[in-house]
Amino acid sequence: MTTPPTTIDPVDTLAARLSDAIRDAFGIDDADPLVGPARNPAFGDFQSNAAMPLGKRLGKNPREVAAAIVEHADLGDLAQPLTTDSIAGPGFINITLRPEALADRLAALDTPALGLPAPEHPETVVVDLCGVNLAKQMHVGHLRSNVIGDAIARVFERLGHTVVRQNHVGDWGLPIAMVTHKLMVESDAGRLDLENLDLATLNRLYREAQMECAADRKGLAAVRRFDLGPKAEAELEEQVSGAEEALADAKDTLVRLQKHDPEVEAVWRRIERTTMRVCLDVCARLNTRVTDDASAGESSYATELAGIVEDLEKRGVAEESDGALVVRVEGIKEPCLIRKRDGGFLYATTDLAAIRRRVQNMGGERLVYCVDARQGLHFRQVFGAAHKAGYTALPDGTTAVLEHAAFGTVLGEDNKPLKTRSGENIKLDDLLDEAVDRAEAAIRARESEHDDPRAIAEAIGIAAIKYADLQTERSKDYVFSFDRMVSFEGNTGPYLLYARARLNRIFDKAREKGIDTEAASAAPIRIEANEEKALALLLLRTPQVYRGVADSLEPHRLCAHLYDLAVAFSRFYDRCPVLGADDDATRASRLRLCAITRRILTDGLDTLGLPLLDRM
RNA sequence: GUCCCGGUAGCUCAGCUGGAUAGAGCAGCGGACUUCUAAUCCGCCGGUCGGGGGUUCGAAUCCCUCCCGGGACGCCA
Repeated sequence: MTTPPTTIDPVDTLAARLSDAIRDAFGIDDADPLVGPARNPAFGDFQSNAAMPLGKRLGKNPREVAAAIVEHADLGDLAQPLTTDSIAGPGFINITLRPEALADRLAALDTPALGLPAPEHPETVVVDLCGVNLAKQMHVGHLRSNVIGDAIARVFERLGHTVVRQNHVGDWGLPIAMVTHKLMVESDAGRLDLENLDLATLNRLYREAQMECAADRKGLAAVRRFDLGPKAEAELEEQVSGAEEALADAKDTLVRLQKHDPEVEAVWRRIERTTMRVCLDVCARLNTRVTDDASAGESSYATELAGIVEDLEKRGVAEESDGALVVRVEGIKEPCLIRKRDGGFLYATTDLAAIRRRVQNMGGERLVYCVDARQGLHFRQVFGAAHKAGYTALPDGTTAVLEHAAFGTVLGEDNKPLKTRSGENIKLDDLLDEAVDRAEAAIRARESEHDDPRAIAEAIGIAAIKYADLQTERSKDYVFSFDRMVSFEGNTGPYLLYARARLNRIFDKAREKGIDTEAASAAPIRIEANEEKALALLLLRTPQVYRGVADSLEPHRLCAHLYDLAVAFSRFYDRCPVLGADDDATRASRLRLCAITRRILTDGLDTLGLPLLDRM
């Protein structure tokens, strides 16, 4: 990613100065100055750990190395001059910023871009997220793909890159044909009104169709083997023959669908519209930016598959194996199957087509797949195959970067995948409803006055669920707990919203008192109290945090940063009166500090995709 | 069987390219609301970083090995 380095983060400047010092002292210009925030405020504001590895490399005592670095370092007016007293332990170099420098950096951060100017060369990033299936209600499995994928997309947008969201809809193949056929049967029998389809009905018929097409051959074999009686055998024979019939019907329907048979396609289209309408509503409720035109069904690739397979076969990228066509990928034992023995294509084939479109038509330079971790092998195969096929080649000769932003499973409190008591998937809407209900109960228990408690509860409940999902490391499973996320205490979404609401309140009160907040927005910043300093140092780290999230595709880093920020602000709020400050200059400085904090916090919450609340 | 991901405080989780005394939240105990919202703040309690070896001045972090848990492994998507 080509984001210009910031001149705001003191780490960058300190690193450059210490690199100079290392070069001057030792003639080495490739040593990492290893500058970072101080481990402990008692040591200072920043520290460099460069002396230890350098000492090893040069065969010298690290403290002597540190002494030489300190001697050659010129930190100018940024920090207190380094002396031998700056060296601690085995060779840590402790650095303390000058208060004026801290204020200057904050002022530099206080621009519309908040330290993240648009990149000179924006890249195009395609983010695969959501991934709904026709005729199926969204469940917890879709939660993470939406929430994390959207947050990743927003981070790239925030950094000024071009983002294309892609909701890869499962709208094709035999399962869809099964339910389509089932719908036609039900409709013909007068048990279903196609004019008034709803997703719950569709979902039920989908499951029924699955059941009807699943032949219990194992059961039949078992009955015969253990001679469980003619009645049991007859029942299973009937089940198996019925299933075979249903399956044959579904296959026939699939063929008709692929040929654009008007009757079949009309029913399929109804399924599609019904599903997508609900899906996009849920996304809107979740505050994730998934829209109709960001959705591309597997069906949209259907006509490309034969060509792709033929192309790969002709060029020798793919080879035959047991009657199937596969692409062997270096480093992976299992080959990527792209054509079945019966000539049918697989989802890997569709994914290859999607990669080709995303790179070659959409100009994607970086493709991010926010999909369940269990698809890990699949994506390694498909990515490998796509590279081998040359589908990731960009016009400028570079290669698109393909990444699987894998996420873990949502577990219940029993540490098993989250399900209802009866073992079914929990509908996403139901999950959100419960969070919102709990939020509303909490609001009412608090007896504070609100114009619209339900609207506030909606935002708090959504924020609670989303933050809980984003907060932990993406690739790991996490335990879902309403009690924890909706207790609204500690490290939760509502805590962050609350910090922002308090900031808003300060400005509301200021206006009531006739205080000129406009003037304060340009007031000199004076960092005096420890709480002010801690807050200021955190604010300056923000741009680097965004870059780290973009590099790692880990939104939980932004969560952690915003939480740290909210904690630092809460401490400041507790101990540093703003409107009641001792003098006008302090008040103006603190108001400005609040203004910057509010903007950073608002920006961060928005980038995570959390709903905002002005008051709560 | 092969491969992938995990194992950190009673619970849920952080811990950035190896760095100073391993950090939060919740739960428990004790404090702080005449002053900008107490959904807050402060203090206390709590850990053989799964076990064992190794590399290193230094290991939760890197290497080896074992144990435990989850997941994925050719014609479903």
